[in-house]
Amino acid sequence: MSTRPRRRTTDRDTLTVGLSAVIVAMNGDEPMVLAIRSNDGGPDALPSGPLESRHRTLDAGLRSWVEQQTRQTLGYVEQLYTFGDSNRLADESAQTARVLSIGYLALVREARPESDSNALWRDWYRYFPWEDRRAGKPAVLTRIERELRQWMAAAPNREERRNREERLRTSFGLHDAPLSDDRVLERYELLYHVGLVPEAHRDGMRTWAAAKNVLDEGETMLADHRRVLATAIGRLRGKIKYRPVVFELMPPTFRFRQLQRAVEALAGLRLHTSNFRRLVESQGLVEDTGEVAAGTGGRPARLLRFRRDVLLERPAPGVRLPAVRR
Amino acid sequence: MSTRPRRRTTDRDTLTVGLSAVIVAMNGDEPMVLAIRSNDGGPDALPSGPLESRHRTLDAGLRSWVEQQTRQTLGYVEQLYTFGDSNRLADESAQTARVLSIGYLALVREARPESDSNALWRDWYRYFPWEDRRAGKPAVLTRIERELRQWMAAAPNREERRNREERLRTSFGLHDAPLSDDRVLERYELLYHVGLVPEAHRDGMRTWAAAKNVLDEGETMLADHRRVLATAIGRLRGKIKYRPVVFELMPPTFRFRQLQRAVEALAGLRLHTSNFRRLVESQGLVEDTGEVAAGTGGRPARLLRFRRDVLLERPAPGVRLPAVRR
DNA sequence: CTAGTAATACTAAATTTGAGTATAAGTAGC
DNA sequence: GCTACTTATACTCAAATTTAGTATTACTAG
Repeated sequence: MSTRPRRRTTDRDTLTVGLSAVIVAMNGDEPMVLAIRSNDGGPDALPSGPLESRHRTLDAGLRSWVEQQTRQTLGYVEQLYTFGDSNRLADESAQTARVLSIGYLALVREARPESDSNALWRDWYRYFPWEDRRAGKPAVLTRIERELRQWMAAAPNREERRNREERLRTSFGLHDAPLSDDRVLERYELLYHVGLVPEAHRDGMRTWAAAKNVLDEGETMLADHRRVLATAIGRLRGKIKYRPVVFELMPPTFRFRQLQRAVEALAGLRLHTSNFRRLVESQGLVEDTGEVAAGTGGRPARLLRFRRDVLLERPAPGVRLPAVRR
Repeated sequence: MSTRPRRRTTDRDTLTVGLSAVIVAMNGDEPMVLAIRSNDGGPDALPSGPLESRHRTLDAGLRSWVEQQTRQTLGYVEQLYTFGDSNRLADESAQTARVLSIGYLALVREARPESDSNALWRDWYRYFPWEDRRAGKPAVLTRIERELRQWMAAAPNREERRNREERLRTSFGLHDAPLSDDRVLERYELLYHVGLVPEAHRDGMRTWAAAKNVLDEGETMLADHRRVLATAIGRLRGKIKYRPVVFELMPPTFRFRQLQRAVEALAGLRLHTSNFRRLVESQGLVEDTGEVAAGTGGRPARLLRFRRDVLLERPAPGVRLPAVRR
């Protein structure tokens, strides 16, 4: 699909495998991701490092790099995807060409105070402002839609125009198609393809949009890290719909509203309070601790706790085929 | 989690990446997978080969190996998972230790006649007989449940017993928990862990079940190929519920019943005919070709065709959060 | 005391799902 | 040509779930 001229790997290349982690935590109502600040004012990076022979498993390698770079210990970890034909640039100076990059998603309960390292917690919408629709349609999304509509109109022929239109419909929900919250990667890849994000130009892509017309919102990241982050956000958004993963991000006890706000923050949209409440209650996901939280600026709320056993017991509510029962 | 003693990789090792493909097609009402027959009477393998520097992308590498080994050209291809801490044995004779294995799922429309190669189409339930519940509960599943219940009872303490019980509930749906059709990998991994499949003993695991007590149904495969196949079946079963992937397996035109049978075959269970019909029709997945199929042993059926555009237009019907609409 | 916010309870309509019956239109055997 | 069987398809109806609200309670801030 890519129009970028690619470098041929030669037989002298040594195969290197990079491991990178998207580490997510909640900070109040904001979803945070752990980033590594560049020393020389360059873009942020994800915690990452090469797989080495001392690493017994991929998992272990990832955890080791993350702990070294961020002093953060990981709990829940999930593999996302292995990028092999990615937009990574081979490092000219090194004798190895990086070929594979395995992305991971990790969820941690608390945004630990930042250490003296270069690691710091960042609101993930800093990198993807168009993904936050909680306060209505963000301005940058309007700009994106205008640009993409022009890109569509600029199609050289009927067939290509139709293709572009379909792509707009599915990724950004144009032409009154529904917008799916978990198609984060699709949206990012379209922006890359069209040339609206700086990475496309950095990677030497020939794109429809000129470099000077890239979006001025949405911070870029090193290498393909923003792509990995997009994969992670999409995966997490998809997953909260059928597995109780949010609880990996919540403190031991929490208020109902807090849980709702967390889900809203991750999904990037507002939920209907009573319906969300019913959903959670009917699934038996939480139980009452008996305690009450006061001082939250309103009627005191019961403190809830996640029912641990449900993690295992629940299959996959929500998705269905009309099976026959006997 | 694994109790198997693992070999330490040393610095002399060269990192090798294996690509393996689960290639699925329908043959009548049976889901088939393309396997490579061993020359010396050993277990079947999946088409696979190492990633080489001549391969521009992972995808290209996979396609190249598959075409070489099976003369099958691939259409729809999807990455499954990268196994790095798997149960693979390093090849003693070679100087490289295989470390990574990337599994893929491919769907093809027709089960091509087998060439003169060693590739042949096999009913996937040959390797997973306990996954086919279309004709009711298979006998082997009863055997499995009996064994697993004993394994649970043999837990050394209360805590471990509880753990084992939870694992049984979620994977095999024991104790009137619902059985989820797409937890194929979980089930296989439990059987491996307990020692009911020969691979566990081949890999030198210390297991609860003795080698002589392995299941006599369900054919084994080379290396971790049965594990990759389990991942593929599970992924496909999960995916047909929210994306119209079945159509990648159907001929250009088909009867309704044929579509239902295909989904049933993949999901391994029977569906309620009129409800399935309503589901498909309400989603606008198919359209009438105007033609009629006769000679099917009953009332002639209309021939249907998949509505191509729906592949793109449809987001993810079925899964939901109670969002507010504006 | 008042306004504002949060928590929580409750409701009615619309939609979807589960389960089943009825009927139509062919083939195969005799 | 009749009968039994198979497949296709239409239709029904109750139960369950979802959507979109309103109403009430109980605190905080000023």
